[in-house]
Amino acid sequence: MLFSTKAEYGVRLMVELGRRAGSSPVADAEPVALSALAESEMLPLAYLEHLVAKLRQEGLVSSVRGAHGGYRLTRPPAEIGMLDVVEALEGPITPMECFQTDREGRVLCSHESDGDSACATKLLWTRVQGGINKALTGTTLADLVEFADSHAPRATLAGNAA
Amino acid sequence: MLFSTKAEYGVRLMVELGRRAGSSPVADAEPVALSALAESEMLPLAYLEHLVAKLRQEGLVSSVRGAHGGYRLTRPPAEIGMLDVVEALEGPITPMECFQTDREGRVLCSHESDGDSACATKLLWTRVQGGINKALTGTTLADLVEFADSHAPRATLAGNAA
DNA sequence: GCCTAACCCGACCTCTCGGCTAGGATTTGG
DNA sequence: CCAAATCCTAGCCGAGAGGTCGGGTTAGGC
Repeated sequence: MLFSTKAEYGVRLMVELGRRAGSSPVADAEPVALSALAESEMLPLAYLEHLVAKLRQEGLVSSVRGAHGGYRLTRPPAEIGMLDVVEALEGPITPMECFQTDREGRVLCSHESDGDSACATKLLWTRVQGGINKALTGTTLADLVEFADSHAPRATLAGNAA
Repeated sequence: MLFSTKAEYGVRLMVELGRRAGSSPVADAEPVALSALAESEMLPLAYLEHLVAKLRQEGLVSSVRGAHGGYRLTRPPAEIGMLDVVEALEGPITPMECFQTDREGRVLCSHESDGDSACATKLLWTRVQGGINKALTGTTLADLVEFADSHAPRATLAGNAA
Protein backbone atom coordinates (compact mmCIF):
# COMPACT_ATOMS: atom_id res chain seq x y z
CA MET A 1 0.00 0.00 0.00
CA LEU A 2 1.12 3.47 -0.84
CA PHE A 3 -0.59 5.52 1.82
CA SER A 4 -1.29 4.71 5.41
CA THR A 5 -4.51 5.21 7.29
CA LYS A 6 -3.29 8.65 8.21
CA ALA A 7 -4.12 9.85 4.73
CA GLU A 8 -7.30 7.81 4.64
CA TYR A 9 -8.68 9.09 7.93
CA GLY A 10 -7.47 12.59 7.38
CA VAL A 11 -9.05 12.87 3.97
CA ARG A 12 -12.31 11.46 5.25
CA LEU A 13 -12.19 14.01 8.01
CA MET A 14 -11.74 16.80 5.51
CA VAL A 15 -14.57 15.47 3.38
CA GLU A 16 -16.88 15.41 6.36
CA LEU A 17 -15.97 18.97 7.18
CA GLY A 18 -16.65 19.91 3.59
CA ARG A 19 -20.04 18.23 3.64
CA ARG A 20 -21.08 19.90 6.83
CA ALA A 21 -19.94 23.31 5.70
CA GLY A 22 -22.24 22.91 2.73
CA SER A 23 -22.36 26.08 0.73
CA SER A 24 -21.84 28.48 3.58
CA PRO A 25 -18.98 30.95 3.22
CA VAL A 26 -16.50 29.01 5.26
CA ALA A 27 -16.00 31.43 8.11
CA ASP A 28 -19.71 31.34 8.91
CA ALA A 29 -19.84 27.61 9.37
CA GLU A 30 -20.30 26.35 12.87
CA PRO A 31 -17.12 24.67 14.04
CA VAL A 32 -17.55 20.92 14.21
CA ALA A 33 -16.37 19.05 17.27
CA LEU A 34 -13.91 16.32 16.56
CA SER A 35 -15.96 13.86 18.57
CA ALA A 36 -18.82 14.35 16.11
CA LEU A 37 -16.54 13.63 13.19
CA ALA A 38 -15.08 10.61 14.91
CA GLU A 39 -18.51 9.23 15.54
CA SER A 40 -19.91 9.74 12.08
CA GLU A 41 -16.85 8.22 10.46
CA MET A 42 -16.42 5.60 13.14
CA LEU A 43 -12.82 6.45 13.77
CA PRO A 44 -10.91 6.58 17.06
CA LEU A 45 -11.12 10.07 18.49
CA ALA A 46 -7.73 10.10 20.17
CA TYR A 47 -6.04 9.20 16.92
CA LEU A 48 -7.90 11.81 14.94
CA GLU A 49 -6.58 14.45 17.27
CA HIS A 50 -3.10 13.80 16.00
CA LEU A 51 -4.17 13.95 12.41
CA VAL A 52 -6.20 17.10 12.70
CA ALA A 53 -3.26 18.72 14.43
CA LYS A 54 -1.21 18.23 11.29
CA LEU A 55 -3.96 19.65 9.16
CA ARG A 56 -4.09 22.66 11.39
CA GLN A 57 -0.34 23.18 11.27
CA GLU A 58 -0.57 23.29 7.51
CA GLY A 59 -3.36 25.81 7.70
CA LEU A 60 -6.00 23.61 6.12
CA VAL A 61 -8.35 23.79 9.07
CA SER A 62 -8.70 26.22 11.91
CA SER A 63 -9.74 25.44 15.44
CA VAL A 64 -11.94 27.02 18.06
CA ARG A 65 -11.07 26.09 21.58
CA GLY A 66 -13.26 25.77 24.59
CA ALA A 67 -16.87 24.72 24.83
CA HIS A 68 -18.75 24.56 21.55
CA GLY A 69 -15.41 24.63 19.85
CA GLY A 70 -14.30 22.50 16.98
CA TYR A 71 -12.80 22.69 13.53
CA ARG A 72 -13.69 24.26 10.25
CA LEU A 73 -12.09 24.59 6.87
CA THR A 74 -10.04 27.69 6.22
CA ARG A 75 -10.91 27.78 2.54
CA PRO A 76 -13.80 26.64 0.39
CA PRO A 77 -13.42 23.01 -0.69
CA ALA A 78 -12.95 23.92 -4.33
CA GLU A 79 -9.76 25.72 -3.42
CA ILE A 80 -8.24 22.87 -1.48
CA GLY A 81 -6.03 20.61 -3.55
CA MET A 82 -5.63 17.12 -2.26
CA LEU A 83 -1.88 17.19 -2.61
CA ASP A 84 -1.75 19.65 0.25
CA VAL A 85 -4.00 17.50 2.35
CA VAL A 86 -2.15 14.26 1.77
CA GLU A 87 1.25 15.84 2.24
CA ALA A 88 0.14 17.46 5.46
CA LEU A 89 -0.76 14.02 6.75
CA GLU A 90 1.88 11.78 5.28
CA GLY A 91 4.78 14.14 4.87
CA PRO A 92 6.35 14.82 1.50
CA ILE A 93 5.30 12.36 -1.17
CA THR A 94 8.38 10.90 -2.76
CA PRO A 95 8.58 7.60 -4.58
CA MET A 96 11.90 6.79 -3.03
CA GLU A 97 14.02 7.61 -0.04
CA CYS A 98 16.70 9.45 -1.97
CA PHE A 99 14.31 11.87 -3.60
CA GLN A 100 13.66 15.47 -2.83
CA THR A 101 11.31 17.54 -4.86
CA ASP A 102 11.36 21.30 -4.99
CA ARG A 103 7.63 21.70 -5.28
CA GLU A 104 7.84 22.24 -9.04
CA GLY A 105 8.25 18.59 -9.84
CA ARG A 106 11.99 18.95 -10.22
CA VAL A 107 13.71 16.01 -8.77
CA LEU A 108 16.96 15.69 -6.93
CA CYS A 109 18.50 12.36 -6.13
CA SER A 110 20.80 12.39 -3.16
CA HIS A 111 23.24 9.76 -4.41
CA GLU A 112 23.65 11.26 -7.81
CA SER A 113 27.38 11.64 -7.38
CA ASP A 114 28.32 8.00 -7.54
CA GLY A 115 29.57 8.33 -11.08
CA ASP A 116 28.47 4.80 -11.54
CA SER A 117 25.12 3.91 -13.05
CA ALA A 118 23.66 5.49 -9.95
CA CYS A 119 19.96 5.97 -10.17
CA ALA A 120 19.21 4.34 -13.44
CA THR A 121 15.88 4.27 -11.73
CA LYS A 122 15.56 8.01 -11.60
CA LEU A 123 13.61 8.18 -14.81
CA LEU A 124 11.09 5.70 -13.50
CA TRP A 125 10.53 7.31 -10.13
CA THR A 126 10.24 10.69 -11.71
CA ARG A 127 7.46 9.49 -13.95
CA VAL A 128 5.68 7.81 -11.09
CA GLN A 129 5.88 10.90 -8.98
CA GLY A 130 4.57 12.95 -11.85
CA GLY A 131 1.60 10.65 -12.16
CA ILE A 132 0.81 10.88 -8.49
CA ASN A 133 1.21 14.61 -8.30
CA LYS A 134 -1.02 15.09 -11.27
CA ALA A 135 -3.74 12.96 -9.76
CA LEU A 136 -3.43 14.67 -6.40
CA THR A 137 -3.29 18.25 -7.56
CA GLY A 138 -6.01 17.68 -10.11
CA THR A 139 -8.45 16.65 -7.43
CA THR A 140 -9.95 19.12 -5.01
CA LEU A 141 -11.83 18.56 -1.82
CA ALA A 142 -14.93 19.76 -3.59
CA ASP A 143 -14.65 16.84 -5.99
CA LEU A 144 -14.62 14.39 -3.13
CA VAL A 145 -17.44 16.08 -1.30
CA GLU A 146 -19.58 15.90 -4.37
CA PHE A 147 -18.62 12.29 -4.93
CA ALA A 148 -19.45 11.41 -1.34
CA ASP A 149 -22.78 13.20 -1.45
CA SER A 150 -23.85 11.39 -4.55
CA HIS A 151 -22.83 7.99 -3.21
CA ALA A 152 -23.96 8.20 0.39
CA PRO A 153 -27.47 9.64 0.45
CA ARG A 154 -27.85 10.10 4.17
CA ALA A 155 -30.94 12.16 3.47
CA THR A 156 -29.85 15.74 2.96
CA LEU A 157 -27.11 15.39 5.49
CA ALA A 158 -28.99 15.22 8.72
CA GLY A 159 -26.22 16.73 10.78
CA ASN A 160 -26.89 20.37 10.13
CA ALA A 161 -30.53 21.29 10.47
CA ALA A 162 -32.08 17.99 11.57
CA MET B 1 8.43 7.24 0.48
CA LEU B 2 6.30 5.15 -1.75
CA PHE B 3 8.58 2.29 -2.60
CA SER B 4 11.16 0.55 -0.51
CA THR B 5 14.68 -0.34 -1.49
CA LYS B 6 13.37 -3.64 -2.74
CA ALA B 7 12.02 -1.90 -5.80
CA GLU B 8 15.07 0.30 -6.07
CA TYR B 9 17.61 -2.50 -5.92
CA GLY B 10 15.52 -4.85 -8.01
CA VAL B 11 15.06 -2.34 -10.77
CA ARG B 12 18.73 -1.49 -10.79
CA LEU B 13 19.46 -5.16 -11.03
CA MET B 14 17.18 -5.49 -14.02
CA VAL B 15 18.74 -2.47 -15.67
CA GLU B 16 22.20 -3.94 -15.22
CA LEU B 17 21.05 -7.18 -16.80
CA GLY B 18 19.59 -5.22 -19.65
CA ARG B 19 22.80 -3.31 -20.21
CA ARG B 20 24.92 -6.41 -20.19
CA ALA B 21 22.64 -8.26 -22.55
CA GLY B 22 23.12 -5.42 -25.01
CA SER B 23 21.47 -6.26 -28.29
CA SER B 24 21.96 -9.98 -28.16
CA PRO B 25 18.85 -12.11 -28.59
CA VAL B 26 18.28 -12.70 -24.89
CA ALA B 27 18.77 -16.46 -24.82
CA ASP B 28 22.25 -16.08 -26.24
CA ALA B 29 23.43 -13.76 -23.51
CA GLU B 30 25.89 -15.16 -21.05
CA PRO B 31 24.25 -15.53 -17.67
CA VAL B 32 25.55 -12.95 -15.25
CA ALA B 33 26.55 -14.01 -11.76
CA LEU B 34 24.74 -12.20 -9.02
CA SER B 35 28.01 -11.40 -7.34
CA ALA B 36 29.03 -9.39 -10.38
CA LEU B 37 25.80 -7.42 -10.27
CA ALA B 38 26.13 -6.85 -6.56
CA GLU B 39 29.63 -5.54 -7.02
CA SER B 40 28.91 -3.20 -9.88
CA GLU B 41 25.87 -1.75 -8.13
CA MET B 42 27.47 -1.88 -4.71
CA LEU B 43 24.61 -3.73 -3.14
CA PRO B 44 24.67 -6.51 -0.54
CA LEU B 45 24.78 -9.86 -2.29
CA ALA B 46 22.83 -11.79 0.31
CA TYR B 47 19.97 -9.36 0.06
CA LEU B 48 19.92 -9.38 -3.71
CA GLU B 49 19.45 -13.11 -3.65
CA HIS B 50 16.04 -12.64 -2.11
CA LEU B 51 15.06 -10.00 -4.60
CA VAL B 52 16.18 -11.88 -7.65
CA ALA B 53 14.26 -14.88 -6.36
CA LYS B 54 11.07 -12.87 -6.63
CA LEU B 55 11.94 -11.75 -10.11
CA ARG B 56 12.52 -15.35 -11.08
CA GLN B 57 9.22 -16.48 -9.60
CA GLU B 58 7.47 -13.94 -11.76
CA GLY B 59 9.32 -15.17 -14.80
CA LEU B 60 11.20 -11.96 -15.45
CA VAL B 61 14.61 -13.55 -15.23
CA SER B 62 15.82 -17.11 -15.58
CA SER B 63 18.68 -18.71 -13.75
CA VAL B 64 21.47 -21.10 -14.61
CA ARG B 65 22.77 -23.10 -11.71
CA GLY B 66 26.23 -24.42 -11.06
CA ALA B 67 29.57 -23.02 -12.04
CA HIS B 68 29.46 -20.19 -14.58
CA GLY B 69 25.81 -19.85 -13.79
CA GLY B 70 23.89 -16.69 -13.21
CA TYR B 71 20.85 -14.82 -14.39
CA ARG B 72 19.55 -13.47 -17.65
CA LEU B 73 16.42 -11.77 -18.83
CA THR B 74 13.68 -13.94 -20.25
CA ARG B 75 12.50 -11.28 -22.68
CA PRO B 76 14.06 -8.36 -24.51
CA PRO B 77 14.02 -5.19 -22.38
CA ALA B 78 11.56 -3.45 -24.67
CA GLU B 79 8.96 -6.06 -23.80
CA ILE B 80 9.34 -5.75 -20.05
CA GLY B 81 6.94 -3.27 -18.49
CA MET B 82 8.07 -1.83 -15.22
CA LEU B 83 4.76 -2.51 -13.54
CA ASP B 84 5.55 -6.20 -13.66
CA VAL B 85 8.99 -5.61 -12.23
CA VAL B 86 7.88 -3.39 -9.39
CA GLU B 87 4.94 -5.58 -8.49
CA ALA B 88 7.13 -8.65 -8.47
CA LEU B 89 9.30 -6.94 -5.90
CA GLU B 90 6.87 -4.98 -3.79
CA GLY B 91 3.71 -6.99 -4.15
CA PRO B 92 0.53 -5.53 -5.59
CA ILE B 93 0.61 -1.76 -5.86
CA THR B 94 -2.44 -0.35 -4.17
CA PRO B 95 -2.80 3.15 -2.81
CA MET B 96 -4.60 1.93 0.26
CA GLU B 97 -5.01 -1.15 2.37
CA CYS B 98 -8.63 -1.74 1.48
CA PHE B 99 -8.03 -1.77 -2.25
CA GLN B 100 -7.87 -4.66 -4.61
CA THR B 101 -7.37 -4.20 -8.29
CA ASP B 102 -8.32 -6.75 -10.87
CA ARG B 103 -5.43 -5.99 -13.18
CA GLU B 104 -7.63 -3.87 -15.43
CA GLY B 105 -7.55 -0.85 -13.17
CA ARG B 106 -10.96 -1.67 -11.76
CA VAL B 107 -11.02 -1.00 -8.11
CA LEU B 108 -12.75 -2.76 -5.28
CA CYS B 109 -12.91 -1.35 -1.82
CA SER B 110 -13.27 -3.91 0.90
CA HIS B 111 -15.34 -1.79 3.28
CA GLU B 112 -17.74 -0.62 0.65
CA SER B 113 -20.70 -2.02 2.51
CA ASP B 114 -20.73 0.36 5.41
CA GLY B 115 -23.64 2.26 3.98
CA ASP B 116 -22.16 5.26 5.61
CA SER B 117 -20.02 7.70 3.71
CA ALA B 118 -17.57 4.85 3.47
CA CYS B 119 -14.74 5.55 1.15
CA ALA B 120 -15.42 9.09 0.17
CA THR B 121 -11.77 8.72 -0.59
CA LYS B 122 -12.27 6.10 -3.23
CA LEU B 123 -12.32 8.61 -6.04
CA LEU B 124 -9.00 10.01 -4.94
CA TRP B 125 -7.19 6.70 -4.53
CA THR B 126 -8.53 5.51 -7.82
CA ARG B 127 -7.08 8.49 -9.61
CA VAL B 128 -3.78 8.11 -7.84
CA GLN B 129 -3.57 4.47 -8.72
CA GLY B 130 -4.39 5.30 -12.29
CA GLY B 131 -1.55 7.76 -12.41
CA ILE B 132 0.91 5.29 -10.99
CA ASN B 133 -0.16 2.46 -13.22
CA LYS B 134 0.08 4.64 -16.25
CA ALA B 135 3.59 5.73 -15.38
CA LEU B 136 4.65 2.20 -14.61
CA THR B 137 3.14 0.44 -17.59
CA GLY B 138 4.24 3.20 -19.92
CA THR B 139 7.88 2.67 -19.05
CA THR B 140 9.81 -0.35 -20.24
CA LEU B 141 13.11 -1.70 -19.12
CA ALA B 142 14.53 -0.60 -22.45
CA ASP B 143 13.72 3.00 -21.56
CA LEU B 144 15.71 2.73 -18.37
CA VAL B 145 18.60 0.95 -20.01
CA GLU B 146 18.85 3.67 -22.58
CA PHE B 147 18.60 6.34 -19.92
CA ALA B 148 21.31 4.70 -17.87
CA ASP B 149 23.61 4.28 -20.84
CA SER B 150 23.32 7.90 -21.78
CA HIS B 151 23.96 9.12 -18.24
CA ALA B 152 26.68 6.77 -17.11
CA PRO B 153 29.25 6.47 -19.90
CA ARG B 154 31.37 3.68 -18.47
CA ALA B 155 33.06 3.39 -21.86
CA THR B 156 31.08 0.99 -24.02
CA LEU B 157 30.26 -1.13 -21.04
CA ALA B 158 33.49 -2.90 -20.31
CA GLY B 159 31.90 -5.99 -18.91
CA ASN B 160 31.19 -7.88 -22.08
CA ALA B 161 34.15 -8.08 -24.40
CA ALA B 162 36.93 -6.29 -22.52
C1' DG C 1 35.81 -37.48 -8.10
C1' DC C 2 36.42 -33.90 -5.63
C1' DC C 3 36.54 -28.78 -5.36
C1' DT C 4 34.55 -24.72 -6.00
C1' DA C 5 31.61 -21.29 -8.05
C1' DA C 6 27.45 -20.32 -8.41
C1' DC C 7 22.26 -20.62 -7.37
C1' DC C 8 18.76 -21.71 -3.74
C1' DC C 9 16.28 -21.49 0.73
C1' DG C 10 14.75 -20.62 5.34
C1' DA C 11 15.66 -18.74 9.85
C1' DC C 12 16.82 -14.97 12.42
C1' DC C 13 17.76 -10.18 14.04
C1' DT C 14 17.44 -5.29 14.74
C1' DC C 15 15.22 -0.92 14.15
C1' DT C 16 11.80 2.04 12.59
C1' DC C 17 7.13 3.34 12.01
C1' DG C 18 2.22 2.88 11.70
C1' DG C 19 -1.65 2.86 14.57
C1' DC C 20 -3.33 3.68 18.57
C1' DT C 21 -4.07 4.63 23.86
C1' DA C 22 -3.41 7.42 28.14
C1' DG C 23 -3.41 11.24 30.63
C1' DG C 24 -3.13 15.45 31.48
C1' DA C 25 -2.98 20.87 30.56
C1' DT C 26 -5.50 24.70 28.70
C1' DT C 27 -9.25 27.42 26.95
C1' DT C 28 -14.01 29.07 27.15
C1' DG C 29 -19.21 29.16 27.05
C1' DG C 30 -23.05 28.78 30.42
C1' DC D 1 -16.76 26.98 38.52
C1' DC D 2 -17.90 23.13 35.64
C1' DA D 3 -18.07 20.78 31.50
C1' DA D 4 -16.91 20.56 26.83
C1' DA D 5 -13.84 21.05 23.85
C1' DT D 6 -8.95 21.68 21.88
C1' DC D 7 -4.07 20.83 22.73
C1' DC D 8 0.28 18.36 23.98
C1' DT D 9 3.53 14.62 25.36
C1' DA D 10 4.57 9.98 26.21
C1' DG D 11 4.40 5.41 25.54
C1' DC D 12 3.03 0.66 23.76
C1' DC D 13 2.51 -3.10 20.45
C1' DG D 14 2.93 -5.51 16.15
C1' DA D 15 4.47 -5.62 11.47
C1' DG D 16 7.56 -4.98 8.07
C1' DA D 17 11.91 -3.11 6.10
C1' DG D 18 16.51 -4.22 5.49
C1' DG D 19 19.46 -6.94 6.02
C1' DT D 20 22.76 -11.35 7.81
C1' DC D 21 23.90 -16.23 8.36
C1' DG D 22 24.30 -20.88 7.50
C1' DG D 23 23.48 -24.26 5.07
C1' DG D 24 21.77 -27.16 0.79
C1' DT D 25 22.02 -28.25 -4.21
C1' DT D 26 23.77 -28.09 -8.96
C1' DA D 27 27.39 -28.36 -12.30
C1' DG D 28 31.82 -27.08 -14.65
C1' DG D 29 37.05 -27.93 -14.37
C1' DC D 30 41.13 -30.16 -12.96
